[in-house]
Amino acid sequence: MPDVVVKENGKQRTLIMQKSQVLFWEKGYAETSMKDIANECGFRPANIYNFFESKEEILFSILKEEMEEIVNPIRYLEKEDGDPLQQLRLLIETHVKITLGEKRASKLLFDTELRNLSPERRKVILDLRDEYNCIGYTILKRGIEKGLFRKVDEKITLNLIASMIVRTRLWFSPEEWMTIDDLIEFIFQFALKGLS
Amino acid sequence: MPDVVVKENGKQRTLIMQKSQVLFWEKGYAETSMKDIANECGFRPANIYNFFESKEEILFSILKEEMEEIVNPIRYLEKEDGDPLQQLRLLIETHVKITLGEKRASKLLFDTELRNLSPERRKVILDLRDEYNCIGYTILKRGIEKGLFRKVDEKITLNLIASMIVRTRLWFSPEEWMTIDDLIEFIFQFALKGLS
Amino acid sequence: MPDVVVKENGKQRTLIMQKSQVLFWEKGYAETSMKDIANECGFRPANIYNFFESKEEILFSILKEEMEEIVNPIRYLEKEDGDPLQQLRLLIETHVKITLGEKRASKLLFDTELRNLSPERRKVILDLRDEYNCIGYTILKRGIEKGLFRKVDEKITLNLIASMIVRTRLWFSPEEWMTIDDLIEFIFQFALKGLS
Amino acid sequence: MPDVVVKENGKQRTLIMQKSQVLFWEKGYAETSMKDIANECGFRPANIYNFFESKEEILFSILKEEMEEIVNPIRYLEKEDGDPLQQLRLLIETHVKITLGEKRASKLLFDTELRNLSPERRKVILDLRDEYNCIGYTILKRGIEKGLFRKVDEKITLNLIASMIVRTRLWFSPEEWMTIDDLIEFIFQFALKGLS
DNA sequence: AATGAATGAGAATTCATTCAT
DNA sequence: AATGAATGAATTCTCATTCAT
Repeated sequence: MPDVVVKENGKQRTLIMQKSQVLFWEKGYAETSMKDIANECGFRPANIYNFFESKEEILFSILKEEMEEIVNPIRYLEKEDGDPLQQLRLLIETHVKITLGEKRASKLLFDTELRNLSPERRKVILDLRDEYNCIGYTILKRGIEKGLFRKVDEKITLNLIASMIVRTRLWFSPEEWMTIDDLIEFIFQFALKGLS
Repeated sequence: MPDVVVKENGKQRTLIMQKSQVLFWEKGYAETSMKDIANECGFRPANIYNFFESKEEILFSILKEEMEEIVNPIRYLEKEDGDPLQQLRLLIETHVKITLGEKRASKLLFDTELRNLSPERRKVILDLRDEYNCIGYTILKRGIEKGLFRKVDEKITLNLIASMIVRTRLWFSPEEWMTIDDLIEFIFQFALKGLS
Repeated sequence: MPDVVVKENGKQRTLIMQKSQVLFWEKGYAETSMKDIANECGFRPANIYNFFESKEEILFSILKEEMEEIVNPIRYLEKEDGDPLQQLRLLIETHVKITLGEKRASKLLFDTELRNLSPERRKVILDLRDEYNCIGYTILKRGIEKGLFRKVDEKITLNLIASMIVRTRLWFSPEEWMTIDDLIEFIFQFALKGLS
Repeated sequence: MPDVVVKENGKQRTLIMQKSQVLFWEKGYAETSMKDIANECGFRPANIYNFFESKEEILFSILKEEMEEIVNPIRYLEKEDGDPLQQLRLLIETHVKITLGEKRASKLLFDTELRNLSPERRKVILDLRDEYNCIGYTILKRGIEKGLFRKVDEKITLNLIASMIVRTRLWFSPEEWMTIDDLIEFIFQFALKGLS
C-alpha cells in the first residue's frame, strides 16, 4: 500500500461524483451499474477506475461530501453561546438547503445506503452524523435551560426535526406560493411551536 | 369454485414474506438474493417459485400488506365527522404502531424500494398511499375549519408528520422511560403544538 | 457458513475436474478461463458454480487428488521395516505411474500453481508433500543404516530423485523400445547406482 | 549507422528485466501485471512501453538471456574432443550456477511459461534448449564410446540430469555444510555413479 | 523519459429464473 | 412441495496497450 494520497478533486472525479449522485438517487446504489455511470459521463466503465478504486469509493465520496456540507456551516454553533432560536433556525436552514439544493441528488442515501460501505468508511459517515447530532442536542439543551423550549428529550426531538427535513427531498418541489425559503420558515415555526 | 384463486396465505408463503421482510430491511431489496431468502426459510431457491412468481411479487406482497395495515384501521375516519384531535391521534398511533410493530421489518421500504415494482404494482401501493394521504388531509382540513388548528397547508403538514413517524424505525428503540406509547404521545403533542 | 459438507464426487464434478486438469496443464491455471472449462464440459460457465464454489476450488481438488494418489499407496512403507531397495523401487514406480498415468494432466502443477491456492488449501497440499518426503527420507535412512546405500544427505537425495520423476511429464513419451516400465527401471537403476 | 537497432540494454531496460524476472518467478507470468512491474521499477506502466514493445517481449528477453548464459559457456565443448568426465562436470556446474545464481529469479520459467511466447520467439528459446541438449548428448555419447559410462540412452539420461538441476531452484538453499559448490559436486557424483 | 487518460477485451462471479423429476 | 441442474444476462473489476502531452 503506497501512501494513500487523498486524490485531488480533478475534473473527471467531480463529474463522476455528480453523475453518480443523480443515478444513485434515481435508481439506488445497487441498481446503478458502473456502465450507467460511465454512459452518463461520456466514457467507458474502465476509465472510472482511473479516478475511483471502486464503486463503493464513489458512494463514500458522495456521502462524505454531503455530510460535510451539512455539518461544516453549523459546526461553530456548538461552542458559541448564542441565541438558541436563531441557532435552531440556522441548523434547519442549512440542512434543508443542502437536502433540496441544486444537486438534487443524494439524500435518503444516508438513510439507506450506508450498509454498502465498508466498516471503516461507514464510521467516517457515522462520525459526521454524530457531530450533527451533538450540535443539535446542544442547541436544544441550551434552549431548554434558558426556558425558551419546554422540557423535552433532546435526542428524540432532534430526530423528529431531522426526519422532517430529510424526507422533504421525497415530496417537496418548490412552487410560487411555497419556495424553499418558505418551507424552511414553515418547518422552523412548526418545530418551534412543537417546542413551546 | 373459482379457477384463479388469489394464492392463499399458506404457511410457506407467510414464512417467505416474513423472512424477506427482514432481509429487505437489513440489506435492501436488490442486495437480497433469492438464495438468501431460501436459506433463511430452510429450503432451496427453486422452491420459492412454488409460492411466488418472482422476487418482485414478494416485495409487492410485503408492501401491500403493510400499507393495508396502516390504512385499514383509519379508513373509516374520512367519512366520519368526529373530533379532528382524536382522529389525528389515531392516525399517528396506528402508523407508529405498524412502523415499530412486532414485525420490526419493512419500513422505509416504501420510501425507497417502490422503483423495483412494475408500474401496475407500483400503482397499487401508491393508491394506498394516496388513500392514507387523503385521510390525513381531511382530518387536518376539518381541524382547521373548526378552528382547532392554525391555517396551514395540509399536504405539507401531513408530509412532515408522516416523515417523523416513518423514520422512527431508524432510530427509536423502546426504553423504560420512553415506551412506544410514550413516543406516540410525544409525537402527537409535538404535532399538535406545531399546529396551534 | 453452513457445515461444509465434502461434496460427493458426482458425475459432473468429476467431469469438470478431468477437463480442467488437461486445460490447466496445457495452458496454465491463470490462462484457463471458466469459459474454457465449461466449453470442454459442454455447458455454460455459470453451471460450474453448481459444483465448485470457485476456480480455485477446482485447482485444489485436482492437486489434492493427485497428491493423495501418490502418497496413499506408499504411506504404509514408513512404518514397515522392509527391504529399502524394494521400497525405493515402489516409491519411484508409484510416483512415475501417476505422473505419466492415463490422466496425462496436472503434474508440474504442483511445482508452480500452488501460489494460486489460499493459505489453508496450500497447507493441505504441502502437508501431503511433506508426508511424501517423510516416507522417502525414512526409506533412504534405513538403506544407509543397513549399508545398502552410501552415506548421503537424505533430503537432498530425495529431492534429486523426485525431480527426475516430476519432470518426466515434460519430455517423456512411451515408445516401443522404452515403455513406462522401462523408464521406471531405468530411473531406479540410475538412482540405485547413484547411491552406491 | 543502422536504422533498426536492437535496443541497447539501457539502464531502464535492465531494471525492468530484473524486476520482472523476480515477479514472474514469484507470481507467474500471467499473474504479474505491467502495473506490478512498473511499481517495482518506480514508474508508471505506460513508461515500460518506451523500452519494451509488450509484456511478452520482456518474458522473451529474460528467457533468452538466461538460456544464453547457460549455453554460451559450454558451447565450445561440442567441437572439442576433451575428457567427457570433465565436460560433464562443467555442464552441470554451469547450469547449477545459473539456476541458483545471484539473480535467483527465473528458472522453471523455461519449463512452464514458453506457451506465452509467440511461435517465432518460442522457437528461439527452443533452439537454445536444443543446443544445450546437443552438447549434453555429445558429451554422453563420447563418454560411452570411450567406455567411461555404461551404455545408456543419452536423451533420457540428459533429461534426468537436467531435471535434477532445474528443480534445485525450488528446494535448495545454501548452508554452511552444503554450499552451491558442494551441491554441484554431489549432483556430479550422483550422476557419475548412475552412469557407471 | 515519463505520465494521465482512455479503451476494448475479457475475467470470475452472481443471480433470478426455468424445468424435469 | 421440493430440488438439482442448467442458463442468459448482467456486474464489477483487471489489464495490456495506446496516445497526446
